[in-house]
Amino acid sequence: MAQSNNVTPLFNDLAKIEHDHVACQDCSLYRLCLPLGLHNNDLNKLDEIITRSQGYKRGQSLFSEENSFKSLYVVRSGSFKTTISTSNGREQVTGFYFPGEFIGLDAIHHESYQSTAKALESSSVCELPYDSLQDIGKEMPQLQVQLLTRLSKELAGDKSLMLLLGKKTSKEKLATYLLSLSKRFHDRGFSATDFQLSMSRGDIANHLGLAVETVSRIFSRFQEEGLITLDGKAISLQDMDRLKALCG
Amino acid sequence: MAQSNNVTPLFNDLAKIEHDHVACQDCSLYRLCLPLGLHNNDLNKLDEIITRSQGYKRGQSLFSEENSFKSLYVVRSGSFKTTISTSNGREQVTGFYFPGEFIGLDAIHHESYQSTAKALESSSVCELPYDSLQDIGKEMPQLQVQLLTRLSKELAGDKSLMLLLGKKTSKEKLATYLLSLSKRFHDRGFSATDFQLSMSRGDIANHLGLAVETVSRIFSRFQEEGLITLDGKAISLQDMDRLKALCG
DNA sequence: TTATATCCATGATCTAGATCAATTTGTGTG
DNA sequence: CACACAAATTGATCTAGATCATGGATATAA
Repeated sequence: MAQSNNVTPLFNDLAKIEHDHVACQDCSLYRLCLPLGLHNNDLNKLDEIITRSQGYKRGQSLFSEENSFKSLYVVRSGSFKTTISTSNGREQVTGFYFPGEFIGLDAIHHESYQSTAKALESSSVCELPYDSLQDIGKEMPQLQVQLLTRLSKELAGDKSLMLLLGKKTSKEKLATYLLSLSKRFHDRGFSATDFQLSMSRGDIANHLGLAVETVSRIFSRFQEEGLITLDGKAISLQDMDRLKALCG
Repeated sequence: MAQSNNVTPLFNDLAKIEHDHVACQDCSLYRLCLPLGLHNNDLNKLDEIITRSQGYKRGQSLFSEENSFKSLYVVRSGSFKTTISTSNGREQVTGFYFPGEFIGLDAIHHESYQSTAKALESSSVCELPYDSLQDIGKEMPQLQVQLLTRLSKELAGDKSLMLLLGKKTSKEKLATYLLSLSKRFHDRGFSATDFQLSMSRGDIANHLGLAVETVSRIFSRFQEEGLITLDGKAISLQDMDRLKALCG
């Protein structure tokens, strides 16, 4: 795959490769995305209800907490973060989302978005109006199964994150996080060891329940120990085995 | 509702009220459970695939991490906890489950259970073999929608728990936890202020990312401040408003 | 009933990571 | 390109909550 040669890939490269209105069957994300297992007619029907968005700039919101729920979104290019807040304004980054991943699944039940989703870089999404999705889902059990499976995957990820937040030390948190990113980049055809951190140190810290300063210090420590090299947002994992051992 | 008069309800009281093989349409959990919105034939089909378990004793496992995934479970009476572990044996309580709530939703994607589920008291469940559920789901879109909605609800709950674990102080954690229990008891027709904690202090502490000692101390502090009264496992919320204000 | 184990409460001490403070580096904008 | 502002690093200090230690209360079993 061409992208593998690119040492510092950004997910929005994908946006340039794809044309704006590429159909699901021609999309490079096909095998990571919802349509997996759908064929011909079904795929066409799905295509019809999807709106492919114009781009979102860094910091722009896809939706905000309390907005009424209308659509699920799949990241097409770039990346997003979701956050929720306490009543007195403290914020928690609940997730980062990369191409092929769903945003808004936790809104289905409450019928309003439970979080705010913001682009971390220039990004685009596919919008799936939930009503339409249900309509066509009635005659496409496979689509429902896919949705269910996606939800289940996110749920499992969140449980792991609970373990991380509740029981891991700061070093273990960082190591776990880096390896999780690594896996997701690899799944998308990019290098598992060399990639760009599209989120700020602050976002990482917040997501892992740490202070920014702690993240900075541990990144420095990891570099001293030869585990990673870091140049601004570009990171390179130098010793995956020792990183794995550090996850706890 | 009769239960409301009982000042110290235990969810396994429900088990005594219900007969062992009560059908979904006659089950007191109906409106909290999966069948909501299903009728007649559909309900009967669902009934047919459900296995109603014999009881589980305190500490007994429903399934363990890594077991291959076969069924979803709905708590019929009593309560359960789920836990996941780091490779070096540290454990995190990822959730508590009360009557009408689903256990095992995070296993669908991985096709193996991602956690261990243990009974906290004498309990029983309805077992829903996932394959059968998918079979009948093909002709019952409403069933799929229900499942999806359930998953979404748990997802939203887990996101809130991330906020709790990542950003709240120990007092805020406890207050939030007590009010969450209160709501769930209330939804089940029990008192919102007086109930039994079926889980140990250790389980609570673990779930909230605290030490047992901290939980003990804060319970004592809350009593001194007239927020709650506590007698062993029996708790009474004396000042819901101040508790709410304490959630952060 | 007593034995034995587990759970719970409370005090004393310690520490991982937060907070505060000062620099440096990076970045968008006129 | 230089200004202004946000992000990141590094060091010094502080503190919320963990850990350690002890004694009392509860539960389970023979």
